[in-house]
Amino acid sequence: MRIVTWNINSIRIRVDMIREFVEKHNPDILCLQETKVEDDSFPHKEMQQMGFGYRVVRGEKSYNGVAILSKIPITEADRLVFVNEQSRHKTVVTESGIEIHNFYVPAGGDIPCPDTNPKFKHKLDYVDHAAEWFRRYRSKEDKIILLGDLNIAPGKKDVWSHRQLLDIVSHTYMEKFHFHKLMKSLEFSDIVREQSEIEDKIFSWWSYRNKDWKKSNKGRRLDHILASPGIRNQCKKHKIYTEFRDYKRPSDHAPVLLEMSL
DNA sequence: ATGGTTGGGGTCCAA
Repeated sequence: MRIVTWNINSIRIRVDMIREFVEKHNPDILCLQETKVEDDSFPHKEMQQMGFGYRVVRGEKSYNGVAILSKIPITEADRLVFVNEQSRHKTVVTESGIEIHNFYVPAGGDIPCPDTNPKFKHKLDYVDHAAEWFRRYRSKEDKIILLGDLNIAPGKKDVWSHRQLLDIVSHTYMEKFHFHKLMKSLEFSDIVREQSEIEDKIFSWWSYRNKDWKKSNKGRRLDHILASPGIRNQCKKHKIYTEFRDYKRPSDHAPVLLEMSL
């Protein structure tokens, strides 16, 4: 089974790019963030034509929006959603009993201070709330994949410059603290990092604001795929499709794939 | 230290 997370930054203008990705790399389940579309305008027909017969979506005008698109049967949707404000969380359970949580964590604004910046406080609270929810209501034996745009680069090698980003939202101490609390809630494994060399810099996002993203390579790893202990041994390999950051009118995020055995 | 770009909706906000 091939499962992909991708912050698409508006689904409507990137249908062709999604189609090319699906034809080339054949994901069974595609989890999207920042669809930026209300539910009645979601491109259901196009996604159906790509083979996604199961679609669980929640969007709003202009901002946010998440979707889980699947070629394989979904037996339940959103029973396990812990909070669904602002279209940031969708869950499904597949016919093989895998529980998928697709998250779009708040970006948090520019100022890394919860007292003066409500967006940053919202981000910290959101991750904290998620960690508490998993700790209380789910167990390590459950087969859980937690993925999405978590908007936090947790490790020194998840940013282009650890020192220069210590006070930049996405890499601050407080965000990393909450990220680790989420990791510890069910002893999640960070699959992409575990399957990589510890000294390798790994990015999934590059700002639009760099003239030549590839040359400057000032990236961050904001998109994650975490696996609970109950499913960890079914995780086979991962891939980050950086070439899609080079697509004509790309998203600023690249798709991240996890291949699993059933 | 600053500003750089993109998308959506509407001439600004969020990322």
